[in-house]
Amino acid sequence: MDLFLPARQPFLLSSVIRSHGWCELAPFNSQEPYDRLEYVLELDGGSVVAISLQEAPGGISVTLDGSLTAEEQSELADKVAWMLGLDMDFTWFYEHAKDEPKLASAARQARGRILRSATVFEDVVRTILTTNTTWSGTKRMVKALVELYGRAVEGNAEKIAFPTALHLAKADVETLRKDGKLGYRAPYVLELAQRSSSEELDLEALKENSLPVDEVRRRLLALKGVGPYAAANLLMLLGHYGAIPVDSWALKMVSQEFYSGVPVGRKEVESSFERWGEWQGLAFWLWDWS
DNA sequence: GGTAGACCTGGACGC
DNA sequence: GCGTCCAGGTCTACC
Repeated sequence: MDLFLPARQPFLLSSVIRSHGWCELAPFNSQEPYDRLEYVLELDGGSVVAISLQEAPGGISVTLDGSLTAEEQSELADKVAWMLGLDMDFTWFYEHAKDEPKLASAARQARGRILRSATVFEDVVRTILTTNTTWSGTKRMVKALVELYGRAVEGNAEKIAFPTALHLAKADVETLRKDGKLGYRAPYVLELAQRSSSEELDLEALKENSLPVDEVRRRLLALKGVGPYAAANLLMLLGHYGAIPVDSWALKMVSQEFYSGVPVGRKEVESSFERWGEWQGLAFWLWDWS
């Protein structure tokens, strides 16, 4: 079956897919020229569906095998709209970016939307797995989690969804540590899953844009395994572009770009993009470092 | 509030 | 092939 979802213009699916490395992490899949995005997700009712997203005039077409109930279609539409930020508005940013040569491509290529997972829980886990490791390590850990704890599409064992908090909460820390290769991150991910699957922690509430950004940051920093870098990264994913995810790469790039190679710290990174105010994280993200 | 050391793994490097 | 060192953020204990 097919669904059509409208997108606020300008919109380019390939720009969302290329926005960061999530498209390389299971269960996402996309190849050059990044005009199609595949993903597997588990719906609230337990159905696991493999979807394929392609750009269509004015929006996105969602294709999947089989059929869904009206309720499932509605949930799927909401989740895809969230993942791609279909309703996001970048008018202010594009208007100001057009005068900055290092950001000139932003409006032209409709850049700004950052690819999200279907749930905040999934994005928090992924982000924790990007910390203190290499990108190849992150890919390995995410793949292991999906294969160990994710549920597959009925009749297609190769299409596996990212494990829900409920499934992951049943894991044991030693299996996560050894088989999942999560190392010291294992207890962080397990605690997150256990709290998320109970009434104790409602990560999905962070999608509400009525929450003050400082409150969102405070809640993120309260999670074990989430420090300043991970919180800033998650704030960007949640649509709050006022924080810069300062990691070793950011320090290096800002040092070369603005300080002639002199080593810099967090303050220098932030002051370099201060003039972009609540969009400074996005200005940093889209900056043409070449 | 700031800092040092531990956490864990893979990759680079030297032998 | 083996051992050593280092990079990558966050947590905890300590000052």
